[in-house]
Amino acid sequence: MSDKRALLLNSALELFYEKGTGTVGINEIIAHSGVAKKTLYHHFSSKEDLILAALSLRDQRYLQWLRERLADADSNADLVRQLFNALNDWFNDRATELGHFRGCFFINTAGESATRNQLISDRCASHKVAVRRLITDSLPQPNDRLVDALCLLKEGATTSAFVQGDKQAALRCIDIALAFDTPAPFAV
Amino acid sequence: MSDKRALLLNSALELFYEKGTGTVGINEIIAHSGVAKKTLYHHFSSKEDLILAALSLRDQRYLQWLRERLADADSNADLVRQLFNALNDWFNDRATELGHFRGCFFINTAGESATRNQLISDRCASHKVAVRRLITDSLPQPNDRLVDALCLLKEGATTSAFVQGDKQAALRCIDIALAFDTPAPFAV
DNA sequence: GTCATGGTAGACAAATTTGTCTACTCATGT
DNA sequence: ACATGAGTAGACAAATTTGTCTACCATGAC
Repeated sequence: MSDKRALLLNSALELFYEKGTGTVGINEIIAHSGVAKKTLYHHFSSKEDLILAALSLRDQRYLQWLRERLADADSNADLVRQLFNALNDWFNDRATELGHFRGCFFINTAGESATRNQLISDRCASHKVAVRRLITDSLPQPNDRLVDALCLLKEGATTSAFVQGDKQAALRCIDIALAFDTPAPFAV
Repeated sequence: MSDKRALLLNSALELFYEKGTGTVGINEIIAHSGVAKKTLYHHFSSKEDLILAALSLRDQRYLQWLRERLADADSNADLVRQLFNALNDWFNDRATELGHFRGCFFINTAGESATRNQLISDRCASHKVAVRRLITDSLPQPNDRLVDALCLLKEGATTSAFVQGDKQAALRCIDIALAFDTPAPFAV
């Protein structure tokens, strides 16, 4: 097994997430990992290939982190609280597995390359599908409309926490999601 | 008055929004506007200056568009529907003022340059503040918690519509926001 | 022993980036 | 009449980008 590949991939993900895939060059990645350029091109066929691998690694890590945080919810309301408490920890740098918070890597990367690179934007989209599936499977009582609401609020909170620096966004989502889970008695 | 400046700024915004500020080069902008490079540097001191001007132009256009769409709401529920119907039109390319939908220019730009350039990320953040203020001022019955919810849902819908191509996201927000506006009768 | 594999260091090619500069044109206000 | 400012075309500088290539080294499989 080549540990250089893992080293490169870790450096790439770290730098890409911190500064954006467009800003970080191949030379910066090899300098950061202390590896020769030839070695990088031995393991990855191009920068695009490396970006795709970094997206996959992030996808895997993020899902694993969230899966642990959503385990064993007793009720839907419980899951709502677990979800947004987890996000709250992430936004406030209390989720070491995910690194220093700089928004959602997939949203950021999609924004950088959407029109240009279909492979990359597809991988960003499928990460979101995987997260949605995880939330769906974690709900004790199936409720697709609630899943819709949770996904929308999650994206909104992540974006607000990043762009506006609104680090409390996740906590405010809890009431909104719970209100939706409890239908109003009368039509408005 | 120099119309070349306006020409350049329009081209820049169009290209930056379509492909991202990092991807689009100075040469592409002057080719697109049919203007000499010297002219660009006569009106803008650097590419960063041009990006900031493009952000301001987009901010102004977006606010004007949204202001018209939120005018004269009879009730808070009415405003909720107006807001998300407007977003729905945008996502589905029925808001010609805003160009072909490619997500939120400010989110995309913040993701590209956040760590690197404080001026740019500040301007992205202040756009969001301005939109929030517009929503606040458009609510017939003041309700800060509702404004919070609307802003979170708006960011979530915009992001989902872009990254996942979920063009119906705005419509699903209506029920969620209305449920929040109508408090549940019992605690959950 | 030999040969494939994975690795290093770094020169190099080719393209592209931002920004400057020269030399020239055209209009306009005083 | 003439200076000034806005404009053009495009050469140029300097840096940076991705990706290739040569030459060499070490290790383990057969």
